[in-house]
Amino acid sequence: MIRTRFAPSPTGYLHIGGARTALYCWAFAKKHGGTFVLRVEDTDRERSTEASVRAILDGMQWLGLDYEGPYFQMQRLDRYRALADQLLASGHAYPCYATRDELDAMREQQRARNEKPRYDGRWRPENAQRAGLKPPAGAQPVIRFRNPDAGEVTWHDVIKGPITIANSELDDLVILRADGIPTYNFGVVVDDIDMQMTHVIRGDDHVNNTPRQINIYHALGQPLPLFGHVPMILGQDGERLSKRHGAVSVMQYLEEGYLPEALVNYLARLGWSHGDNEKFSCEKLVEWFDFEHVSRSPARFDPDKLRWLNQQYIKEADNERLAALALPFLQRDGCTVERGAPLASVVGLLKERVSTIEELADAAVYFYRELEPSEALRQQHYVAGIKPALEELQMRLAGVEWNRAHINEAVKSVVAGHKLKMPKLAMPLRVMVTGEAQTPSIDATLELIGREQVLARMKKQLQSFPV
RNA sequence: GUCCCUAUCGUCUAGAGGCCUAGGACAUCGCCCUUUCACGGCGGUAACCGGGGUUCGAAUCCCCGUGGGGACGCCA
Repeated sequence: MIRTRFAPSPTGYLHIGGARTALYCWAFAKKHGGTFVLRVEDTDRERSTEASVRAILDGMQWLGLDYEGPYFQMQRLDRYRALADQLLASGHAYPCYATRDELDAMREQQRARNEKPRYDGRWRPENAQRAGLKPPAGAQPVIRFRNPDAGEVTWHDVIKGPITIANSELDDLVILRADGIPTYNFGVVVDDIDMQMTHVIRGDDHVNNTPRQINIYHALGQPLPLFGHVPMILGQDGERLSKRHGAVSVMQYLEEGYLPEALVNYLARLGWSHGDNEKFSCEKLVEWFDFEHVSRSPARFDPDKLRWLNQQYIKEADNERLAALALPFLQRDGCTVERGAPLASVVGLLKERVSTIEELADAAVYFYRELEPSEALRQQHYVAGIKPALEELQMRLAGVEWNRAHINEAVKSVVAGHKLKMPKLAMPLRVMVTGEAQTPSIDATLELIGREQVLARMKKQLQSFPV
C-alpha cells in the first residue's frame, strides 16, 4: 500500500513550491489507491506558530488536497527520545558537549582553510578519551549520530535517478537537542518509519540530507522508503522564489481572484508533463501522474501562463459560482449588487473577457454604479453631429420592449435613419452609459443595466454633449 | 571553497539512437471574425550551451568545460 506525506514546518504560509510537492505526493497516493499524510514538523519552537499551521491547513483545503492527519512532531517527543536511546545503546550515537561558540569557531577556521565546514567528531568517545575531554559539570549534552567514516551512500531517486554521496562528505549530525527535541533529520526518519511511508517525496533542497537519513535508517535497522526530490520553483528572474518575487503564498492567489483548479493545473504542469496536455482536471492528474515525467531541473514560475489557465477555467465556470466569488470584490468597490441586474447574468456576459475574478468584478462595476467617462474618452467619442441621433435613440429606448433584440433593433434603425456607421453611434452610447470604451455588445449591456439607469445616464451625458 | 543535482524556443515542456526539416502551450508579431474590447480561428518569428568522443547514424549515450540550481546549523 502506497503511503506518501507532506511535511511542512509551520513557520509561514503554504507557498507554491510546497504546494506543488504536496500536490505530487497527493496525486501519486490517489493514483495508487494509497494514503497521503500531512505531518506538521513543528520542532523549531522559535519560529513555529499556530497561525502558520492554520495557513497551511487552509491552503491545503483550498487546493482540495485531503489527507490523513495532521500529525504533530511535538506530540511525539517520547518516541524520538526512545529511538535516540536505542542508537546510544548500540553505539550509533553519542553525547556531545561542544558549545555553540566552540562550533562556530571551528567552522570559521575550516572555511578559512577552504574546507567544507563540518563537525570534527571531537566528542566521539574515542576522540574525547584520547584528548582527555571530560563532560563539563551540570552541562546537558546534545546527542549526535555517529555517521560512518568510509564508503558511500547511493540511492535510486525516483525523480533524479541514481545519486551517490561519499560518507567522507558527511559529519556527525545532532539528532536530539539538549532539551530532548529532535532535529529535522532525526524527526523525519523516525516519523517516516513509524508512519510507514513508502515514498518520501520532497524538495530538491533535501538531496544532501538524504544520505544522512539513509545512514540513520541503517543504524535503526529499518528498511528504506523510496526517495524522490522535486526540483525547486524559481522566480521569473531565475532567482529562488521568495517574498520579493511576487505572490508566493497559495492563499494570495485566492485573494487575487484565481480559481483553485487553475492553480492546481498550473502547478501540476510546472515541472511535470503528460505529452502535449496543458489543461487538465485533477482527476486526469491523478490518472496520469508519475515521477518519471517530473523534470529534473528547476522551473521558473510564469504568471502569464497561470493567468491564461485561470481564464480558461473562468470561461467554463458556473455563473452562480463566479457571482459568489466576485461579490466580495464588488462590495469592496462600493457596489450594491442587490439593486441591479442579477450578478450571475452580468458575470455570464463578462466571463469570457477576464483572466481573474478580480478583473471580473472590476468589469462588472458599471452595471451597479454610474461611472463618469474620462476626459480622454469624451474627447474621442463625443463628437459633434450625432447628438440628434442619440436623442432619438433615447426616445425610442424609452418606449421599446426592454430586451436585447428590441434594443438592438432600436439602435440599428437610428443608425440607418441618420445614415451613420454603427460604431459612430454605438461608441458614444457605450461611453455615456458605461463610462468605458470596452464592454460586451452594447445591446446586451444596456439590457442588463436596465432602462431606468440607461435613460438617466444618457440624459445626464447628453447635457454636455457637443452639438 | 567543498560536495550534490542539472542544461531543448523568452518561459513551461514533448523527445528513451534513426519517426526531428525538433512537436505543443504561454508570451510575442501578423491576418480573419467583430458594433468597441475580448473570446475564437488562421499563420509567423523563435531552441537542442560549447568542445571532444562512442556509433553507419546522436537533441537523445560517455567525458571535459561552461552556465544554472541546491547543500554545507542544536532551521526545516
